[in-house]
Amino acid sequence: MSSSARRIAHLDMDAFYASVELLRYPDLRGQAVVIGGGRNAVPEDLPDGTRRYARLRDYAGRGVVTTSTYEARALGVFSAMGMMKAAKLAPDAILLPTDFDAYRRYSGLFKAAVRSFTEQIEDRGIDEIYIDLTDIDGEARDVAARIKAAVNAATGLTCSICVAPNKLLAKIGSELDKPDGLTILTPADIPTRIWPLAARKVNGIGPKAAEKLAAIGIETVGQLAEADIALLQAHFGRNYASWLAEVANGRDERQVVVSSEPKSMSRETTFERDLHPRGDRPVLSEQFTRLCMRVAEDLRRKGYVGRTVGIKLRFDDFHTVTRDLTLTAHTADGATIRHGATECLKRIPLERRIRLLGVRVSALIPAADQGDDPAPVQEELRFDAEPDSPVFR
DNA sequence: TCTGGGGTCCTAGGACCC
DNA sequence: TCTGGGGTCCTAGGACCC
Repeated sequence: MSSSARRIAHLDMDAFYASVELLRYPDLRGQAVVIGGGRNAVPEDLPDGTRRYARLRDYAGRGVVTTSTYEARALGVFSAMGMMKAAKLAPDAILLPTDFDAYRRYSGLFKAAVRSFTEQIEDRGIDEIYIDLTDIDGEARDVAARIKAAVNAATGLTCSICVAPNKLLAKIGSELDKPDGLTILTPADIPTRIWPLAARKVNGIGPKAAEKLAAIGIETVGQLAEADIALLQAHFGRNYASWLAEVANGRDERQVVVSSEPKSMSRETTFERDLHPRGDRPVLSEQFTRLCMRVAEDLRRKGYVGRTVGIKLRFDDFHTVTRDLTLTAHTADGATIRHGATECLKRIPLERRIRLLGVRVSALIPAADQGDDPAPVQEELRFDAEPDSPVFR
C-alpha cells in the first residue's frame, strides 16, 4: 500500500523568540539582538520614557544563545553558541532575557491559525509544525500563502513554509528561502535544489555523522546519493546506512503524527560554578530535592505518573553519566522520586566536581490509567521508612 | 570563552522466561 | 556436560532535534 502524491508542509517561524521580543520592543528592530540572558537582562524603563537595554558585553555566566536576530547572525552569533563567546563577537549587541511564557502564547496563536485550515498538524516544538495538506483543495502555493497570511494576521510574525511530497523534503525546503519563505518542492527539484546542499542540512544527520561522512569524502546530499551502499554500511551500520541512502534520494514515507503521549519528563540545572560533592553537600542536596519536586509537579500538572526514575550528572570535565531505576509502581510523588533518585545517586562514584544535576521520570502513563499497578505497599513502605541517607558526602 | 534545558529514538548487553 | 533461540524488560550511553 503506497501513499501516492502526498502534500506535506513544514512551517517554521522566523527567528521566533527574537521576533516575539521585537513585537514588544519595536525600537530594537534592525539591531543585533540576542536572547538568552537572565533576570539582569530585563530592560529598564527610564524616567524620560526611554529604555535601557543590557548589552552582550555585560553578560557573565554559563548560558548559551537561545536565538538571535538576523543582524546578530550576520556578526557570527548563532543559537547554542556560548554567551561568553558571543559577547566577544558582538559586545554591543542587545541582550534580552528568555521569556518562555510569551513564546508559548505566540506558539498557541500561530498553531490555532493553522488549525483553522486543518487538524492534520504535527507539533515539532514551540516554533515549527508539519501539516498534511493532501486533502486541502487548491494549488499548493496558494494554500501556503493563505496559511502564511493567517499566521501573520494572528501573531504579527512571519514564517517560512515549504510544501513537498514528504516531511524530509518539506523540512529541508522551509530553510531554503528564509525568512518569510514560500517554497514548493517536487521530485524533479531534488537534483537541482537538494543534491547541492551540505549533508548536514538533512534532519537526522548531525555533527557526528556529517564529520564521518566528510572523512569518506561525502560533503553534499548528491555525493551521498551516489555513494556505494557497502561503503556506507561499513561506516554506519545497516540501518543508518540504508536510511542515508533513502534520504539522499528524497524518499521518506513517515506520516504526519497528529497526537502523541509524552515518554519522559525531566528537570536539570547547570550550576554557576562546579560544586564539590562533599564541600558543597548542602547546596547539592537542596538542589537535588528541588529538581525532584519540580518533576513531580510537572507530572501532576500534566496528569502523568511514571515508573522509572533517573538521574544525570555532568562533571567538571563534561563527562556525563546517567543511572536509572524502575520502581514497582507508577508515581508522581516528589518524595518517592527523591528516594529513587537517591538510590541511583549511590551508584555513581563522586570523584570530581559536579557541573550539572538532572532528574528524570520515564515509563509514563496517564494518571487516569494508574490502578493496574501491583499492590506497591510492602516494598514501598520499607523504602520510605529508611532514614534519609546522606548521599553527597 | 568552554559548551542550556527539555525532549525522542536507537543500540547493545545481560537477566529472565518459555 | 559443547555450541538453541526468540521475546521482553532493564539499564547506560550516545546522537540528534528544537
